[in-house]
Amino acid sequence: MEPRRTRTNNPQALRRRVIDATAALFQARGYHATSTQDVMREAGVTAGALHHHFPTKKALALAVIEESVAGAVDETWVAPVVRARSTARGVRDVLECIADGLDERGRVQGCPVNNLALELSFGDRDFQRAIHAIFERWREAIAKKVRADRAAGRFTKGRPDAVAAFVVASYSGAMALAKASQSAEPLRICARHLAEYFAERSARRTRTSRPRRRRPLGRRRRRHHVRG
Amino acid sequence: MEPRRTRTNNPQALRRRVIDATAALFQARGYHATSTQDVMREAGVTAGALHHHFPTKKALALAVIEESVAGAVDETWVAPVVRARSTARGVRDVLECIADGLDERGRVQGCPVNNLALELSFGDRDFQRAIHAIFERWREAIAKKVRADRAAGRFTKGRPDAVAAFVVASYSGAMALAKASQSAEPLRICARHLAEYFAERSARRTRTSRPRRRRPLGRRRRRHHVRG
DNA sequence: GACCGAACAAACAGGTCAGTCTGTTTTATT
DNA sequence: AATAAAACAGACTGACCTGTTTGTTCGGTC
Repeated sequence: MEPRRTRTNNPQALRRRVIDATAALFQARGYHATSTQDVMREAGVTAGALHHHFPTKKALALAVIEESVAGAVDETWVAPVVRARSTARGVRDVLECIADGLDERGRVQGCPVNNLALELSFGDRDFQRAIHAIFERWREAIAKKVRADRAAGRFTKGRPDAVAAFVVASYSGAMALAKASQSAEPLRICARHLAEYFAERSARRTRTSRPRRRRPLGRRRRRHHVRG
Repeated sequence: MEPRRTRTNNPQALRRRVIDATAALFQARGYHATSTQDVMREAGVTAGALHHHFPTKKALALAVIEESVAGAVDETWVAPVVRARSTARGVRDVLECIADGLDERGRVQGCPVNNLALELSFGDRDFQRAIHAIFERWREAIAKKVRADRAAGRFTKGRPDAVAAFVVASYSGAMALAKASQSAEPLRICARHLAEYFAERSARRTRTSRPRRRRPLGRRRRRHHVRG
């Protein structure tokens, strides 16, 4: 067969394809269990092309962290919470949305940040820094939202910074349990408990303070749905 | 050099040595980043001996999970909580104890269960089951403690089962943040927030209800408090 | 339209991996 | 003491893994 005669260079597109493929593989198998050959196969790229864009596997991973994982967190977590009416509501909706997604797909791959965090943070400084930066931005975004709540008289207790960390931690851990049990249940439990946690902390001293009706919480189906 | 002429077989000891060495390596580098040769070197064992006791790396890992990791969880987490006066106090003490340990050592390797959970749960059913079992026992032990609290009139709200899951999740996630930031701070935050979480939930409507004096709870100035 | 660096192709290389194989030593049994 | 099985020793194997090398094609510039 003749070598394809119409080859059009498209560096950015190829680079993107590699990053996306790698992100998917990391998500499914992790860093160490993913070989560069897997990446090449999945992305449909040759070794030359791959190493032209990413000199080493580590460089590729760092690019994935900064250009894919970070974005994923922003899109699925940070942005929805920021847009929400309150931190409490935002967090609850995000968690339930994610839990619904897991139920739909019937499997739990876990949170990409956490997956890589636990696999790579201890061994390598560069990875640690890159991942830490994502957590920090995540945490700070939520803290900011908490401060906004507070400014609106909605939330009183605790340092926003610490509240945010607790929220992120609870979610991360719930996702770990979810992955281990291959079930969305831990996430739903976490959503409920965080909701009550926020309720306890906000139901006081706010003037509107309508007695927050507790939702039936019937786990299954019947969830309104957001976002397309 | 002559081949050591006094060799005494001690299967259990050797097996134990291998498991311990492997557990340490997994804890530091994870499953995939640890080679069987690393294990052999660390444990001072030959390939023949290693494969006599553990036919495959996977079998070794399963043994580590069931015979080392599970025990570690029991010792450092479950047992202290069970022994404690209450779930709240037990959880708080364990978290602070762990945080202190991290500060002393100046580095954070993370929780062995979580490390392996996130690395292995998705890819392999056997690993998933083994790790899930540990989480379940962990969760159940705490749930039992919560029920004991309740029987003693100390705790009212929420399903013990779910409360336990939330506690485990929050801790796990806090440890993930701690690992990513290489700092014990997230754990301390988690300890504090879980303590307040328990306080909120126990200060209410218990019939023996001696008005549970709230303990100082350390560091931060105490905000006004909950009705009660 | 000649030229040159960037973008790609693909064979290759040294090293490591998990696991095997053959053989020796120890230990329990009798 | 004879024997068999268990417990070990250590060389070896083929697959795989990351990264290199050498060469070819594209695309903008003069």
